[in-house]
Amino acid sequence: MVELTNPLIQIKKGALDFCVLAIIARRETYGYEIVKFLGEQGLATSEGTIYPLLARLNKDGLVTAAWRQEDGGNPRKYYRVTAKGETALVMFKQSWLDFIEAVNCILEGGVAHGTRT
Amino acid sequence: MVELTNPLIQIKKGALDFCVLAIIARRETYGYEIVKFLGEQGLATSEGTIYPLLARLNKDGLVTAAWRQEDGGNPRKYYRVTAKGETALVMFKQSWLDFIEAVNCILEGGVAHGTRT
DNA sequence: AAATAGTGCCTTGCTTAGCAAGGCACTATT
DNA sequence: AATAGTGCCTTGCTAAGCAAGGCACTATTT
Repeated sequence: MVELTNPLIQIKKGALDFCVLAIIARRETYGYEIVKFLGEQGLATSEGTIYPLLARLNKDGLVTAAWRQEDGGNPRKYYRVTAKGETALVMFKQSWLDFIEAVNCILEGGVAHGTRT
Repeated sequence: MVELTNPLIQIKKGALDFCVLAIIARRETYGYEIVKFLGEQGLATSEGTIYPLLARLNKDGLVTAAWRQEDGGNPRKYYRVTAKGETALVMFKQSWLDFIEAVNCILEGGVAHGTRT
């Protein structure tokens, strides 16, 4: 009888999703750079994770993509957050805060549960 | 060339694992109660998630299980954390802190990445 | 006594996402 | 010319959360 339509599922299985969204929100960027940046930040991941993830964000309308070639480098697919993406990011952030609060409560709360009636 | 043998994967896909471990660490408990407790804490989940999870923890030697019947109630399978489980929990906690720090850094850090050489 | 709701365990089948591995095309370096 | 790097992508595997449902027992209600 529990409603499971909350965004918790997305958080548990898709924490990376909104991390990537947040990275794109800061400034336009592209997949290869995101992979490297996440690695530097201690969130090592692989291209096999990021590219499908970006395709998902794009399909859901949270980001837009545009090919562009700068200088003499390889052409890159630059991603930019949409208004819908910004909204989603805000909600994601709140869900994230709720989530870590719940987890921290479970971790740190020394009081046993259900001992009092 | 990135080493992906870190515990990050476990965290991303198994945040619940160590939540459950932490709950059991506080005091002996059983599956049905854990499900209800997680729901109260805002981490709604289902029995289809918890029972396989408990079986995994047990198989990995992080918890032990013992059937016991109290009063006139149904027999329950009580779980208790092992020494190995306690150790794993400590490491899990540290990984968790690292993880949320990395995520929060990405979320809150207003400084664009890679702009400086 | 019979029916219902609750407790408490479990499994099957589906879906999703992260990953390793690898491929393709181009550019920069040696 | 050969190697390393950039930058995109896909296929196939595996693991985990979930919905749904089943089974057995107990407590409550009528």
